Amino acid sequence: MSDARPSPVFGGESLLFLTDEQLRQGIEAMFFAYRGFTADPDRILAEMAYGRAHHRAIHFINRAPGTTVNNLLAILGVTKQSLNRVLRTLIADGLVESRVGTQDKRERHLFLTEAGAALEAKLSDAQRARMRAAYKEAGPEAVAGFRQVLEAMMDREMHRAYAKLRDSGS
Amino acid sequence: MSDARPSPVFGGESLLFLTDEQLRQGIEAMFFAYRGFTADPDRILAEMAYGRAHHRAIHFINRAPGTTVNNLLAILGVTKQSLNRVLRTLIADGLVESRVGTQDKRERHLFLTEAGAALEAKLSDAQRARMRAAYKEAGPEAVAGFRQVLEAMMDREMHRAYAKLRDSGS
DNA sequence: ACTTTATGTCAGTCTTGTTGACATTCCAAT
DNA sequence: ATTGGAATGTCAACAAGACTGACATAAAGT
Repeated sequence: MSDARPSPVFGGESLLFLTDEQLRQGIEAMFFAYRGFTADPDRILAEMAYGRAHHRAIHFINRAPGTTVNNLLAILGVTKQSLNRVLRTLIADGLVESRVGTQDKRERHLFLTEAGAALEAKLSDAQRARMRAAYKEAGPEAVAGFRQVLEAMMDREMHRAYAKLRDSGS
Repeated sequence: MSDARPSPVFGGESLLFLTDEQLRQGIEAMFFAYRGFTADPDRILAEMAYGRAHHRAIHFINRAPGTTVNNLLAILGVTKQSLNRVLRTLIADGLVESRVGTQDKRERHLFLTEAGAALEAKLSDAQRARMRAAYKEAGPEAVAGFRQVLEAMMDREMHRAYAKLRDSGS
């Protein structure tokens, strides 16, 4: 199964053979790039007592203000218990506000406070700067290809969650 | 800093404006895609008592047989203590062999056993299948762009480590 | 009214990252 | 030749953030 037999790919005008070696290079590139992708926010988060989990929560609360815990769970793909620990500290530190639902009192609606929004901006700015630099270096056509491959790499459910976010956000 | 002011990017024949919204979409795509990227190996690893850390170690030992612990450290970007715990279990389970260096007896050279190579193949096959499918769906031009953006996103040191691996491996 | 379902919280465990302390080996300077 | 420092790897203890299980509360269905 792991031999060097190439798999043909038809696309555009050219014929591409995907060797295991080429695929492995893609895999390793993904690994190293993701580290770069998270490096800048991680540095900022380490200064305060936060981690990547806090960043993710803050990001998506900013993206969809008033979202519920359950909603966030579906997007983040972790257990509610795991998310809860993170939210508890963010609420205790005054970065996130949790409002009991008016229609359904079981639900908690989540919002960033001013301090929370400030941290979100700081983290996003750092991450966007890296992204912008990479986009600039690679050029717009490469960016289009980048996005195509990423979307093809997601799970179906993720793709749905992502499309939902994309539609709601733009 | 987080307003909607677009940043112009010149590349190819077209002029692209990168809004914060577009960059955020790229960031979220990266997040969701990485989950997809690791999902299949994670499932396999969960069946045995292993995690992603074991996968990474096995991957790079397979990639560069006879590499030292220190070498692996530089690539993986974790502390030697953290790697050591993972290696200890892999050695105890007979997936990895550790040979004391002949020239420098402080060094341990790492190799996969047959069982280790079998697991590596199983994990790699799963991950390559996902990658191959994504590449197929996106097409060869998209793949080239994908790789360009990923390489621009890495840290300089990572890029060096990656280039070294790439050269040695192909 | 009673049961079932949904949402969120609390407690405990596991993986995997961290730092600190240490043994061994090598190398360089005396 | 010896000694002191640097490099390599191991052991132990701790922290972050995943997980499962048990539970409280609120809503919905019978």
